[in-house]
Amino acid sequence: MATGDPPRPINPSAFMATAPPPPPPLTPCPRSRRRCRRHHHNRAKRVVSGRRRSVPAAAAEMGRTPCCDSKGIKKGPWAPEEDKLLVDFVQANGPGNWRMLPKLAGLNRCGKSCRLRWTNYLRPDIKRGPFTAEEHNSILQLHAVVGNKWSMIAAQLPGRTDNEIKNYWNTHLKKQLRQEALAGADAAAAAAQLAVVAASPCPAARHMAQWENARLEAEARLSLFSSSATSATATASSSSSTAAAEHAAAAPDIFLRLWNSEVGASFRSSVQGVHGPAAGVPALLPAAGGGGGDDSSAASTNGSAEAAADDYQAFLEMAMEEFALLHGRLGGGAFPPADVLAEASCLFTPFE
DNA sequence: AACGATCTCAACCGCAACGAT
DNA sequence: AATCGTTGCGGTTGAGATCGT
Repeated sequence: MATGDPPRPINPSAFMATAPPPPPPLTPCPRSRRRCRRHHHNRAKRVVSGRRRSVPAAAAEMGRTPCCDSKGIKKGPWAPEEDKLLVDFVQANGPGNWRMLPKLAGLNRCGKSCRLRWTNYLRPDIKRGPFTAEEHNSILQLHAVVGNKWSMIAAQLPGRTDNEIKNYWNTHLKKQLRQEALAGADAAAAAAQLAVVAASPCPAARHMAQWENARLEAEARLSLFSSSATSATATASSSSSTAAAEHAAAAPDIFLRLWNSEVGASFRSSVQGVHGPAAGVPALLPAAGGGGGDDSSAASTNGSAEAAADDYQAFLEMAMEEFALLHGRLGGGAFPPADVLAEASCLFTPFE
């Protein structure tokens, strides 16, 4: 897990702070047939004995007690009856106090599991169905800026959960980007090498491989921006949606325009001063190759990091305006504030 | 039809941040 | 300041569905 996470910008409880939610989407979802087969109305097919059958040995070795350690606490897929109990309780009392909720609601689950179930599935404002081209592009852009901050990205996509976006990224976008990266022979060779390193028993080596993978993704991402506009335009046009086409086509341009702007250039130079040159890839974020595996200069970069924070803030402000215009709504916290960069020493020094 | 490979995504885990005491 | 309990986040897992042969 990444250390030095920014202060949590999202409070899921805010969704429900005052009014009880409307009934949850317990009806068959509008997804494809395949996805609907997985929906809870068919869940009876699934084994309810729990996904994790193995004892959490690592936790035991570390002397920590897993949150669901108690015997008799149910794990695994949720039954419709459990969903109903949880929904009824949250509707009546609002979310929160997850620790006590299972007992109060009569659920044989741990609070953590209840919170997750509510946040990712039962919450009334969950938007289901495939990701739209607009969402697709938004995820690409936001990931390019904030990295694997799924909750931050989710905050900009109403109705989408961080888990869903994370899954979408890992199953669709990551693969797409990787294919782009592997298009070149050099990238393929690098990936093969990384695969070996990634399997290394040495944690440091694996860590380095992860960073390098992120860098490759960033490279692919930048090249994808230039191509996705064309494909997105074609897709949108085929559905006779000119506005959507323009929107989809404009999105990457906005990012690239920002990136290539004076503010972006200033930011890049500052960050590169902190990171050192990153093999032709702008080292904007940790997930985009921050640190590049070399933290040799990290100890003396406090001043540079502050300068980078200022430029970063300017870049973000400009980006925020552009995104607000793009999405037709103002406000929101799409990006980490500059003071988050105060924690960026850990981003710039991933191997400390 | 049968079987293995691959894909999808709900759910789990450990950890860190945060607030209360 | 230190400790403890709770909550939220990101990474990972694995059951079930689908695809390919």
